[in-house]
Amino acid sequence: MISDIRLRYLFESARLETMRAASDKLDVATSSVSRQIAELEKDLGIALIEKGRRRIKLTEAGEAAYLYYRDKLAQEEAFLSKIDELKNMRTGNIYLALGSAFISPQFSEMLQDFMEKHPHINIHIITDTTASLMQKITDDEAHIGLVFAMPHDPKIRAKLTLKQPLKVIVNSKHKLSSRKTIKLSDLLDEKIGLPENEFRIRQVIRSAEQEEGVFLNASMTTNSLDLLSDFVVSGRGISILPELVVQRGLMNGELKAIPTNNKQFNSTESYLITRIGRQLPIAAHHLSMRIESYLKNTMKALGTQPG
Amino acid sequence: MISDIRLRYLFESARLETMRAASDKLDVATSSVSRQIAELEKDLGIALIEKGRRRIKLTEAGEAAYLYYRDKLAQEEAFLSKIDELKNMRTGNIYLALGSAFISPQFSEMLQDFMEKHPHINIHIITDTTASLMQKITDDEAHIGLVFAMPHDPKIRAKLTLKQPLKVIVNSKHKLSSRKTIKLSDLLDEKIGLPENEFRIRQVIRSAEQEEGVFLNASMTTNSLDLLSDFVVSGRGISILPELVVQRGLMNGELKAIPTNNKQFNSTESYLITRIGRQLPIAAHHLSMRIESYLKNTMKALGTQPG
DNA sequence: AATTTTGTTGCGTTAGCTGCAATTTATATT
DNA sequence: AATATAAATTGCAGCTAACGCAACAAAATT
Repeated sequence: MISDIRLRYLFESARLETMRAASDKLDVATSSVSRQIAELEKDLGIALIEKGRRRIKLTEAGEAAYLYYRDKLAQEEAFLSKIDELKNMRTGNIYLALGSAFISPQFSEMLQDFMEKHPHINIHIITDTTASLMQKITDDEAHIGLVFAMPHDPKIRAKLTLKQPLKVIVNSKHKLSSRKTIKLSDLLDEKIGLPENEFRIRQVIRSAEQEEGVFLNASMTTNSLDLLSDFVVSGRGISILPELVVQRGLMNGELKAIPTNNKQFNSTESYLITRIGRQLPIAAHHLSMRIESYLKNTMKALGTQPG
Repeated sequence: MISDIRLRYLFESARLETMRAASDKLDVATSSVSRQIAELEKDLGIALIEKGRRRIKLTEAGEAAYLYYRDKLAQEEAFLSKIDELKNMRTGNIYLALGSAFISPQFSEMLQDFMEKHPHINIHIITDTTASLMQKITDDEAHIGLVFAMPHDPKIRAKLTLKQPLKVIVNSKHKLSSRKTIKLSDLLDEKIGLPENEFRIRQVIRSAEQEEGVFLNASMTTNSLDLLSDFVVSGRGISILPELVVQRGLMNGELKAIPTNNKQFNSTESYLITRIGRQLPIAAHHLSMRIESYLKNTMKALGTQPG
């Protein structure tokens, strides 16, 4: 490893033409400059300056060392500016693991707003099943996760927990829309749309069915929650979902969310998660806080208490 | 200035995934590695690794530092290989200040041979007047100089001095060709070719003319010594030159060089010069020695004693 | 030849890096 | 959940490399 300081002393001496001027600029004794340059010549095994002269004159090897140091400086400057950008959150990457229940125009809008405020931050969004998303969090493949009804995991910490009961979603014009509460067995004759099996929502529903001994007949099964929402809005049937998924329909009055008396349905929660012990990059931390306040506000607007 | 060693410790720790492995490879205590990385983080003001974990995981800033160091290594390697090339004379530049009297096929051949033996050495040849060439030597614009009849200069050292008297050059068939010696006045009726005024040769001739009160009439004046040589070979006239210039014609018997009784003509010398106190690059030193032996051999072949 | 400027060398001092040992922290195992 | 294990951090004392000062030598300027 070639000594940085020795190169620097050579560089300044060559630039200012005398060791004295260099030592003055560098705030060290001239003797130190002289010695370090001599040492550098020993290190490299070749003369760098032509000795016994008043002004410093570099040999060809000296020129090479001079250029090498100049390039090193430029490289270091670039690196430091990169670090500075990272420190000031002007650049960086955020990996967000997102449960499909959270994808909505409102969420998207919030993200867009964040991205506009931090134009050089690159946000990567991965959607998958709850299990896969949790895996990505524990493997540090994502900084933050937003999942529905997550099973317990000692490696994962929930920064925010929101009560997110499954409710029966019906069209406002539907005959059940005025009901204050519904039993699972009330739905046996209804046309029902449900998510695919790999969805955590569907797994909770299945578990509830078995508990109550009531088995629902799905008229439609899809991996698109948007499609389910449309299905109910169109009046062709009903669904069982957390309110967040049909946020818009509830807000504008097209849909109603009716609670059930099922214990499992009522105990489901949403989680904003990170790996336990993980320090988030500043940018990711900021986004995480932004998501927190977004979720709290949304829950308030929907008339649900944060859990 | 960012500490090299700290970057290196970070680099190895990241590469080997634990500080322990890194400290093992680096042959230092783990504590040192830990401390240096912590210091680097302080220096940069940003976290580089995610702490409190079993295996090293770099933050984004850590990744940047990692890449920075990797590039630094490559840069250093390139520099060291350049130094190595210079040390072993596999590359480099030689600036040779050459008086026109020395330009000859033989000299050219010697240079070619040197260049073939050192294919990556770049030889720059500058020809000019003696005064200009001397200036280039004192200004370090040329490493070695080869000049004719140089005036004294305290900054210039002659590594080799060769007696190089000006002689009357005649065709072998010329009526003067059998003369053992010639006086200046013998030449008054001859057709004479001489170099231009800025040539040192011409200046010496002028000085001799004034000393003896004999003024020669030049039939041809040129800045090409080759042309002067041809002029004599063709039998159209004679010239006054050092033997070296007409080396070939003398060797193959076409020309004769006849000494004069003029003191100035007989006291001129050629010099292989460098700036006093200057250390030559190895390559230049080698070439200088090569030129020395070339000149000595040539002089011997021409039957002149080295001065 | 005298003076000024610059680079080199000797020597005691200082700051940064080091090793060792004890402690704390995170992961794997039971 | 408790224990064991592997890693990383922290305190402290020792060592090496760079340092400043001062005396000296060499080169350029006057």
